[in-house]
Amino acid sequence: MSPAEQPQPSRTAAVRRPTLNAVAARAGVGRGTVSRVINGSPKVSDRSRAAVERAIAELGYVPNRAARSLATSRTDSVALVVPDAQSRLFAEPYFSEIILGVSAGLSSAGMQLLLVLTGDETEYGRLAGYLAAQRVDGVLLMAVHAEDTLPDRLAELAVPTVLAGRRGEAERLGHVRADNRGGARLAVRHLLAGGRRAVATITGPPDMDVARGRLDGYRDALRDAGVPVAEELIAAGDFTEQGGRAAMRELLRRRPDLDAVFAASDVMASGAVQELRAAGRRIPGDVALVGFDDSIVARHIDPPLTSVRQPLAEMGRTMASLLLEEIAQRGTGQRGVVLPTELVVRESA
Amino acid sequence: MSPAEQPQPSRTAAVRRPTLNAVAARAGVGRGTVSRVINGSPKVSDRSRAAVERAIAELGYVPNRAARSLATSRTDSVALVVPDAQSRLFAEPYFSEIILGVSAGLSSAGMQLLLVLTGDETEYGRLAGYLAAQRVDGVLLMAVHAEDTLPDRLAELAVPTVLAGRRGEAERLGHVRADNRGGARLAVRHLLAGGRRAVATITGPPDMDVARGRLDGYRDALRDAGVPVAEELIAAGDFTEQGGRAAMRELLRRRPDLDAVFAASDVMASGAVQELRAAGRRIPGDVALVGFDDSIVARHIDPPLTSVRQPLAEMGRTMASLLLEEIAQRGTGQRGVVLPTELVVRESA
DNA sequence: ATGCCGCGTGGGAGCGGTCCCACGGGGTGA
DNA sequence: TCACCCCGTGGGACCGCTCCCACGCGGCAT
Repeated sequence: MSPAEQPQPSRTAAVRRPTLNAVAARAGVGRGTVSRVINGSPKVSDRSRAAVERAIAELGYVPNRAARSLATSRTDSVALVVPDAQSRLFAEPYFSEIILGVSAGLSSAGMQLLLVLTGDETEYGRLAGYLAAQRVDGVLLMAVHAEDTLPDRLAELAVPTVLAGRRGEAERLGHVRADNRGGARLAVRHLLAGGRRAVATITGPPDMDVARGRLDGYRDALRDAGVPVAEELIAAGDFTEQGGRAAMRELLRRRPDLDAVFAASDVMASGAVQELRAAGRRIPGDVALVGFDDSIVARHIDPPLTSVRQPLAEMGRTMASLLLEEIAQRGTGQRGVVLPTELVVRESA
Repeated sequence: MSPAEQPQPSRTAAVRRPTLNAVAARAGVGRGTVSRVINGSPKVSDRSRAAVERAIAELGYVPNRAARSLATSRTDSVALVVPDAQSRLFAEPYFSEIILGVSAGLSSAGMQLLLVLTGDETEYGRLAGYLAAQRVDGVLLMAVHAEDTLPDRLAELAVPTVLAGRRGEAERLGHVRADNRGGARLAVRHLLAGGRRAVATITGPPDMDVARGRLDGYRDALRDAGVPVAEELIAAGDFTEQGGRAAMRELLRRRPDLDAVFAASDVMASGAVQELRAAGRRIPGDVALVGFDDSIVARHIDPPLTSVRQPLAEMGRTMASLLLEEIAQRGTGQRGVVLPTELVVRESA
């Protein structure tokens, strides 16, 4: 045996896995043919295809992703970016369920999911270049703020991007969101149908699109029912429990006669419950309450909270397919997709 | 300009990014030197290093991960595998918080996090080969069942692996877990200190290590206090709300005189609350209750639940560092790490 | 019979890094 | 002065795949 024929010792301790070359040799065909079989090209004779498939099975061959990626300059992976993950926001089932949907939507297309949780600001700033350099095929962006510039930088770098939610009405990038306005309308209509007339609302931060949508829905429902909108029945929260309590206290001060509250999130609703209790109001006897999100707390607070449900997993799946579409052919694909919400009636209203 | 000098049109629409070659040309050095600078080799003169660093900055160069990975047969990425993600279990803050810690622990080492959520069984079965073929540098495995063989197959394939929790006392693989036994002991000791004597427990599935640990802690605390363990005060749940209700009902039937319950999870505790209410018992007046996990429901059920907290984020961080250690030098690294738990006292006990 | 077409095919040339060998030049000791 | 060493360096070979060009061959029209 000449030196050249001796197998080179591998550098790493890892098991040496069969290459496409090995498959070709075993199947008695060329590399090109094996590649064609793997990639499902029709230009392969049945004979060769069978031989290759047998060789693949016998060797337990699986293509090396790095090599393929280097050759094609695709990666078959997308990044899911959650900014600001520290702020235990990430622990909200909101994210998990969307991720679940995303994962389902991607894996059926053979795509990998890269989870990128960014901590501080500066880290987030570096992200655009980083993502482009990693050559992920696309990016899913969660929880973008109105003034966030990352989406635009990604767009400049020609990285296909899909957002969860939009930054504002004029969002140019592809995105998926729930019908917040419609959901809020459902909630308030339900309160009105229950005979309530002084319906207050605790909103989210006014600079967030979801918050505005839910407030608009509140107004819609009142208008539809011919009930005038009273501005003193509207108080701003910030999607936190504390914010919910403060807003509720303020509302009770302004309008002690209120008989219903629509809170733009379950967490704020839970704060409202505490404040209502403290003020001696019974729920739903004195004050009916509806939340938004149908999160886990909705089922567990006392009384169980009527809430608006968003189809989170489906939103994730939709995000995945929008992104795949955009990756396949840039510039195609619908801009924004709105998914319907639904009212889950429990005991609080 | 000869044809050979004309830039080749790039195949994809993406912007062509500078390569290491371009940096070398611009800096007036060889490829090797650039590579050395990037990888922090000391064998580079200050002069060359400065020139290279300038060129890198000017071109905005970022190394191509696929190429590096092909050459080194490392990937600088690890997979986090969550089996069975369908079962909305994944939505538990448990996972999110651990993932948060994992992400923090990895990103500081420049490692990427690949999230792999498996649905059905067959998919899970293919996973070992798949993971080895993707050449992730390591695997983090969540929620392994006692009879799960994936860890062993990964070990055979020489893939560094760290588990969240262990399959049993004899776990050979690296893993991180909370001190379940100690936490349970804290919980039950707290109940005894409150003057309770007929302390029941709702356990998890007996084939799960966490469940056994928490049951052992329950026994420990009673023994420490000289209170005999009564088997009829022990009922098995399955970590679901339904299971908790059923177990609580059974316990009330067996021992109507019980005055305290330690539930091995908050979710089961929440089921127990419902059943206790239905039986007309007040909490904590008639029956004191302690849960486990300090999950979000603990804060929101009525009354707020005293519960045992596990340091989830830290568990994630520890998993990451164990894995990195194992990747750096196989076979080193401690087998199992146990992190302390802590009792969070609220109003239920 | 001869040309032509087109199908299946083999294999060369990259993709962009790392690894390592070989080489030039300045310092050191004999 | 000469041999030796070591340090910094350039660049060839290679990682495993895809892309694409060129080629052989059988079937069809001429």
